[in-house]
Amino acid sequence: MGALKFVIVPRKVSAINQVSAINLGRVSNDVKRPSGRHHGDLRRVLEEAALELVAEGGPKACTLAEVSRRAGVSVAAPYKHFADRDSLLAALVQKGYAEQRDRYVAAMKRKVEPAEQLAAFARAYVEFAAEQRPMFELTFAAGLDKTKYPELLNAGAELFEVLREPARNLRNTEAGSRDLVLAVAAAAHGLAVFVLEGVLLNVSQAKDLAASSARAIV
Amino acid sequence: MGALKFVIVPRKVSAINQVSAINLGRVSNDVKRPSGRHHGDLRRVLEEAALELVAEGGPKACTLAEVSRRAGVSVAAPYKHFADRDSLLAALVQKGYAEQRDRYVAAMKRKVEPAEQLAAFARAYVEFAAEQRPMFELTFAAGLDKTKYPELLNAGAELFEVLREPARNLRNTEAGSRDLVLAVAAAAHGLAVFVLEGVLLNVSQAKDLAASSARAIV
DNA sequence: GTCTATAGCTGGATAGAC
DNA sequence: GTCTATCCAGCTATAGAC
Repeated sequence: MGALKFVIVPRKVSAINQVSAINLGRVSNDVKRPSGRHHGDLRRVLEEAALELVAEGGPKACTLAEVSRRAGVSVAAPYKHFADRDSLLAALVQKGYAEQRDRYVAAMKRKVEPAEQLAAFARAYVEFAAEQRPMFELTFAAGLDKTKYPELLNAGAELFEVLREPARNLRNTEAGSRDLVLAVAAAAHGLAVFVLEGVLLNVSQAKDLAASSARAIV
Repeated sequence: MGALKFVIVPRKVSAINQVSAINLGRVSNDVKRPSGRHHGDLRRVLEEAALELVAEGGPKACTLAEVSRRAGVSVAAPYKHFADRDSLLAALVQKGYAEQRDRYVAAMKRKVEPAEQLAAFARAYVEFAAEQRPMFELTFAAGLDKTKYPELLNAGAELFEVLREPARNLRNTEAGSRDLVLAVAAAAHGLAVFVLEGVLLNVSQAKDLAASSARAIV
């Protein structure tokens, strides 16, 4: 009829936390610490290894076991830093959101006209996908259940809000500005996907297209 | 720490299936062939089961083992019909492409002006994603290496060509019409993704947005 | 904080009988 | 064409030592 199975349902979510804001600044000194020394930095090392794996074989190739191997630690070690595999991915995605936000804010700051700000965002979006491919894949194609990680939903919403300001200057109604943001972001997203899928081979061309689509939609 | 939860894990097979008779042309006579009878229709039954699984848990939940269980056959049976798991998925994706083509051609046929044809396509694209979600997910988020399945590349290119005609009527150059197709398709794709991700909740609204984006880009 | 060791499971794929 | 039986590989997660 059936079998009884015991399942641990993690209750505390907090383990995911703390991803805060350290994007670049790789510690590129060699990772090879053959055995058990705690470098204290393992969390970051794990994140980097995970990103590498995504880069090489997509999200599904990013297993905790392989991440551990790459990091040169045992398969048990990651569990001191992440509740489980998905939590590791979620942490990465959150970092990705933070970096995206920074990029978009910076890109828009260089323009004054709202329409040009949105065009700059569209450019930056495609650029992010191209330059940070694994991050992008992780964010949109890792099959991660984002509803389980409220921080991610928040980060996504925050991203949306960044675009809301220029949009409000271009539309009278709330619904109008919301639709504008959605349409521009969707166009940029679609082109980004095309670039990653190989449909569009030339990145700068894709960026141009994104910008002109954004202007057209405005 | 966590909570213990008891879960009934159905071990025996067949109780699960029963779900057939879904799409078109179903053989709705009872699927209950408890043992070894070759209905000859297994290939289709497997495809349907696979699609169901994608619908329930995304591409990664679609394993050959589970597909076999659903279909009420042994895990070895599928190998007479598909070389391996990816081949099954690829077959589904190809069916999906064919259906998409039909839909887009039909949608565009109802319009005469090229711009309206592209808008109709954009609508139909979002509609397809919403109505045939598992197909759409399979096509764009199954992590399938399409370069291993030339039929898929062809089918994708064919889809592209369908849009090329109206685009040529709107742009003078080859590059121009190609970019137009890409931009319109990208906008539609982005909105479709937003719908599936839950960012955009209202499908008909998404379709409207897709159509107006398409018109704007034109 | 990290290791070793291991339990437990699931899936892919094959061989050989019918 | 399908089954049974089986093998193997790989991953997740935990326990307990240091």
